[in-house]
Amino acid sequence: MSKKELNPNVSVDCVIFGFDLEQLYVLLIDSGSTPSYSQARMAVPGDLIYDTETLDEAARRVLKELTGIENIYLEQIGAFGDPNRIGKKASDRKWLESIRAMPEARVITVAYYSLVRMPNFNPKASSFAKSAGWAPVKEVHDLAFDHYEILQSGLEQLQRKIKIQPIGFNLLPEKFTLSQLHKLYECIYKKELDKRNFRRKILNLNILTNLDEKQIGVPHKPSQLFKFDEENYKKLSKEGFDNFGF
Amino acid sequence: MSKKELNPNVSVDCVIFGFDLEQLYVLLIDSGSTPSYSQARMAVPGDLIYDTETLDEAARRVLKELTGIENIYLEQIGAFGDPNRIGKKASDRKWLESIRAMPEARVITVAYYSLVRMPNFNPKASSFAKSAGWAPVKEVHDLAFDHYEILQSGLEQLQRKIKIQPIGFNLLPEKFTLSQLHKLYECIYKKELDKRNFRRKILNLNILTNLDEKQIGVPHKPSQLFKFDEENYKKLSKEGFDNFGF
DNA sequence: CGGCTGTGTGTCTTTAGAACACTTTCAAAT
DNA sequence: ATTTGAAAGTGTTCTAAAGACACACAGCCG
Repeated sequence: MSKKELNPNVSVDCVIFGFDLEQLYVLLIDSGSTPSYSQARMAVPGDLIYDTETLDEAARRVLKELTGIENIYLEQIGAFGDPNRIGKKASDRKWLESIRAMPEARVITVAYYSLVRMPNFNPKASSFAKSAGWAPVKEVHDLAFDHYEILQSGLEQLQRKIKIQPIGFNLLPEKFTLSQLHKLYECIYKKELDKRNFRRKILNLNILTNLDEKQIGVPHKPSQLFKFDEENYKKLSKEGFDNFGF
Repeated sequence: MSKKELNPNVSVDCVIFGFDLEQLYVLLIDSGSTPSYSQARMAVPGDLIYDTETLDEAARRVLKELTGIENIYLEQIGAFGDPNRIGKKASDRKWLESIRAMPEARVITVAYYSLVRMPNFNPKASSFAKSAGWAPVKEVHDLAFDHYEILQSGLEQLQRKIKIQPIGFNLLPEKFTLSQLHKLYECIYKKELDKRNFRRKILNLNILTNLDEKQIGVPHKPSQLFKFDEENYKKLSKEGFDNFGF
């Protein structure tokens, strides 16, 4: 294997989802590709890969540089390889010429999505980005390069996956209420779900432990707090629940 | 974009499934990577990509060169990028050195699976392979490089997908019996499915047209022949059926 | 004409999904 | 102290689909 150097043809891009108990966010960086600020110059973080690392490692590296977090939930979305994927928009092309040694090089990217506990960190400016920040997913309508398409694919895959594996907990604090979990599913599916049916279903999975603790200081009836049950969670993570449809 | 040349870092590999009304097959080529014949030198067909084509186009090119067929069902599995993925096994490594200008180059591959009507063609020897042929999926236990892993991922994705989209017809002749369709699902899921329940479910989807034709020359009660109903098929292909669980 | 082989059909039971409204608990305001 | 606002928590009914299950039929072959 060659020495540690960037592979000019392959990058990874990471769609990082977060949840603040109100709505779903995606972490975007300012690529600086257009002179005036607009969504079209925001992008999901990514980087060329090193020839010595696996794709998963490259994605974790990007995540760590940007967020400082390791051991994050990570899953591949797929490869995006339109030859013009990063030079379709005039704004992107101009920007590329200004920063890349080989602006014409064909880069295919392998996209990932990951789920993080938003309050656990503040994204830092990094080698990739002048600035980074959370944007509500439902307010994102355009991104640089093909990143909007990548975001949509990531969201679709998350929707599919969360139906069959209990991965939503990666977006919640350790102790959470059923309403918060409920809200999370509603945000991911962009539609309302019946409260009572949701609670029945999720409790029947036996992956939640009632902590016999209540919220404090809330101006309404305080909710029970739950954590997820490590053992059953792992078992179900492996097997997948056969069908947890919404 | 650069001129038409092979990108030494990115390849596509195609898991091509076929069905002979008895069992599920995968098309393998003899990579010639070991001196004596064994499963470990069989591989799924693939090639480096050209810088001018999309990943899908590259996959279709490989399929066409090998099978002569265009307009084939094709779907991406994902990217495989272990830095040692093609040099892990001693046999593979030796072989690489013998055929590649840059045997040490790091190649990531984007895997696809496709579904074809087996009888429609004979795979031809091609630039990729001395020989090519169908192997029953259940008898494949090892392949060159990481291709066994790719095959398994492809099969899993097919299982997931066929549950929510009527893609199985790509593996069947135009006119087929319900038993043949039934058998196909059993092969893909590697388990028995109740005949009556299967028939009820599939007929309720309204994607089959009864041709009012019967099998001839079979030594038993001849079966009704069906084709799939283009209109409803297309509608369901687009929407997906929400849940066609087995 | 009898035997073999795969086709084709219906019912019952069980499980899961969908729809739906009122009471409870706490904090904050008056 | 009492009221008010806000979200928590809780069951039943109806409907749809899943799963289990057994026997008669049609054609070919000898």
